[in-house]
Amino acid sequence: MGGGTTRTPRRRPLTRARVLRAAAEVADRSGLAGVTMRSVADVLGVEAMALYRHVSGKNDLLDALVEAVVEEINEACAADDTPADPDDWRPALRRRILTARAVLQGHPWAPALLGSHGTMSPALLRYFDRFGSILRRAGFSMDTAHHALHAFGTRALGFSSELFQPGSPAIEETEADPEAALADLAALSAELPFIAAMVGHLSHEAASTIGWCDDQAEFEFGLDLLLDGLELRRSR
Amino acid sequence: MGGGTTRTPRRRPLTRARVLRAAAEVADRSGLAGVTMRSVADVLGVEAMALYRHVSGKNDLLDALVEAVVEEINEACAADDTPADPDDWRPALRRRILTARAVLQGHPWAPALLGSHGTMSPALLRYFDRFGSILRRAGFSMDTAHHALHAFGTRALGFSSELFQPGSPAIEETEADPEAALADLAALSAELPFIAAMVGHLSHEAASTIGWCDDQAEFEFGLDLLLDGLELRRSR
DNA sequence: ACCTGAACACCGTTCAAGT
DNA sequence: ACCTGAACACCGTTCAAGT
Repeated sequence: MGGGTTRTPRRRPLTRARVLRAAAEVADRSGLAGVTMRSVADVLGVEAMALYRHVSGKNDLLDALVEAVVEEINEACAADDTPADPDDWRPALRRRILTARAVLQGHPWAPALLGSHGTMSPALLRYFDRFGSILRRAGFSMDTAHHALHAFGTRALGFSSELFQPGSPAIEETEADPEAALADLAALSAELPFIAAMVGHLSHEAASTIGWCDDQAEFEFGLDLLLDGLELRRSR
Repeated sequence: MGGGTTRTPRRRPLTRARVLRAAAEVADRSGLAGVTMRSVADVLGVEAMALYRHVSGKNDLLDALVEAVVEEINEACAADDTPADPDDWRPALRRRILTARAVLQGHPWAPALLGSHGTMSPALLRYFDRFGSILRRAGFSMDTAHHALHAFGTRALGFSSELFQPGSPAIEETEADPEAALADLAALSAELPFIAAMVGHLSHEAASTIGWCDDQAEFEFGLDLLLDGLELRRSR
């Protein structure tokens, strides 16, 4: 029973990589708001100030965190990058975007972080370079390829910032009381005729699906809208 | 010189509206991060705790702030809402979105706030109801109209979350030293051929414009891409 | 009724001190 | 060299106390 290793594994030296992994762990468990210098240090069995040796501050930590996620996307997309036939730009781009989406689904906090800390970083530049190259090889003009990158926005990385959620508390809250819900719907149809009709239309078919809307299907619909528009401009 | 009004105008009673106006004022001046219970109270010549009588907490304050902005958008869009000819859905939608964009340009902090506090509120429901109604009147199916709302995402409200900024520090930082910039561009074209070509292409025409990219033009390009895609689905 | 003071449990970050 | 303790200037929020 000599001085064996203690329960807290402080022996391994602290590294930037370990700090980032700890931060990702906290984010996965407690959300982005839970990521705190002190909470990250806790995971590592260390005091908050020890982190400052490997990270210049919280901003740097979060920047590095989003960079790591984008790197993960780049690796996932590296496999099938260049379409054999340049004319296959559409399925190539589509697959790339849906691969990025799949990676982000493993890190629910990443989209918000990309929004606030998404400056143009090396990993992001690499991602958009591959993205634009596919378009150029397919014969798109430089201008159109450039515009396309802007047009996709965050959708190029597999997520879309939506505000529109038909299954919102404002609509669902009275679900427990069917009569009140009907009265609400009546009041709704006076002031919000389209929303009311849509909710009525949805509830007829929603029995089969889990929620009101299928996020993946909605995402792909928007994606195809953009791809169609792009197709029209290919030879302009 | 009797007890006239003091310099600090505390006499007017505190109201929810005054609290919200003060918060917007702080946001306009110091950005979203500057909006603090204490800073808002300061503007009103009052202690932070006095706000809790009119606002249930900071979350409530921010929710109310975005609600006010969306109301402003709704008012701005109320003028020319229903197209005379239902077939004019495209210009009607386009105008609506660009009007929303113009309103948001007066509140630079609003997009970020819509992202974090954009739950489906009464004002937002009203906005999307008008939006969807235009589509329905034009003959779009309920499904397509519903999908369209998702597809536009925040773009329906006049802004797009972009990550792609060609004029980023990574590219521009060596601008002061032309030789180093050229060396960087050479290194860039090895690893980032598309980005390098695009930057070269941009700098030839950028002399006429202010920055690298014209935000408004890029926004409208993406908007028209989506409208084109929607047009294709009109009669499906 | 309306506002304030003092306090609590948090933040990020600094700096001198420990080992 | 690497980590810690104590401290600073902030947060949002509570609660009893003032007027």
